[in-house]
Amino acid sequence: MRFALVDCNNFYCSCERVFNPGLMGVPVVVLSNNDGCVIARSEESKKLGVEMGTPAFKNEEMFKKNGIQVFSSNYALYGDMSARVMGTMRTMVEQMEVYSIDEAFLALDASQGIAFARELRSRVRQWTGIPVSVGIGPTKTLAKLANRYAKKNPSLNGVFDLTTVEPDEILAKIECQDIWGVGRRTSAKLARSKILTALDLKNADMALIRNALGVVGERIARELNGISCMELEELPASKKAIASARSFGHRVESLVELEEALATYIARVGEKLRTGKLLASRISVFLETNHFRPELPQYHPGTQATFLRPTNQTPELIGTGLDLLRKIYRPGYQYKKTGVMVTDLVDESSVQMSLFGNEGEKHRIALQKAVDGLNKRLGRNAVSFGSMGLDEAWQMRQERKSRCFTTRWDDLLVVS
DNA sequence: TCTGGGGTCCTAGGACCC
DNA sequence: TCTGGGGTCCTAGGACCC
Repeated sequence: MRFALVDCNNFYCSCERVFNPGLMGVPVVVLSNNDGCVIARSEESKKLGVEMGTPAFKNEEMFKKNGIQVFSSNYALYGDMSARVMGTMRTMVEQMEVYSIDEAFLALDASQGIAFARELRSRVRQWTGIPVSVGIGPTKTLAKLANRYAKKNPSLNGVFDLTTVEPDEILAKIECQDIWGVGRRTSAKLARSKILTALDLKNADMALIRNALGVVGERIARELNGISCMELEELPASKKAIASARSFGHRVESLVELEEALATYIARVGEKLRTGKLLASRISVFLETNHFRPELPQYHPGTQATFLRPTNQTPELIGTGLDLLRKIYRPGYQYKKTGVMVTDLVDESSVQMSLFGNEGEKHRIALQKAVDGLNKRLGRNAVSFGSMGLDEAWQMRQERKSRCFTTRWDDLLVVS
């Protein structure tokens, strides 16, 4: 079996272009939440030297000077476009693993090579408007590398099959940093052993790699040798944790504001739990000051609590979460971020007996259902809990967001 | 003034048990 | 004067991914 890795090109920028063709050929960037960092760049923006992950405020001048079109991230749009891309690919393959919002691994049979990849690419483009690249290899790691190679070499037209060439030549050109699963730390470690390229790692002594990098590193090295160690995972694994955290748009010092923000994030986590039919056994809460301002007093506490009975009811989650917040809150700091994570998740069905054992509980669940229903129909937080507050001065910045072209009736494109 | 968010896996080390 | 060893479970933190 061989793997293909299909990756949407500059995905968020491409999504913005689908409904705004004026952006074609124009440099585009998309910013992270809070309009913080650059997280997607069109080819034109890359050429102009906009670096990935750099803060927006440091780029403002370059944006202006070059007429770069800047967007806040619009996850409703990207999520929906992702579903369209994945749905299109499903029409062409039997087995597929959706790996991230803009990537999927496909299982290919012997007959599916370059020609198949080209057809897939053009179908996705035609049906969704999103350009993709396809890399084919005998392992997931090599498919990833093939994909990267396709992107780096425009003459390949976005498609490359590593199984049809002598791979060592290509591997010799790829730095360890650029291998899937090898980050900054690991590549620095490898460099100390004079392992600099993917070819070096492929040919390295396995025992040495195992020793230095553990099983993760060994797996990568074996995959480079064409030995598949990572299977295609068609079913998404059940979630082990759900989190919600956000930086503030303005500085926050008061407990009241932190409470409102945290309650809002906890309500989101509650919704996600109920959507996934999961219950949380533990909840943890954390606070952070701005670590980019080391001259200010720093404080980043966290704490957690266990529920006697796993729950997904927002009032209970908020009650416990806010208690935790009050425990760790100290006045006198400028807070930058707070967040919540629920862990030790269990399936709703596994504890349903006790849930419905009690009349009051039944009513609370019915109320929660009604609230969820209203919010789904009328928009998020149409009905909310008092602790979430109303003025939301702590809200993140999102000043350059495009419309939700595909998920809100009011935002539909009008053709005149 | 302004620096993202959500998630997984692995490992080391402590607590505890017999 | 002498103070085990082996195993499991849990947690915090590191590293990485997109």
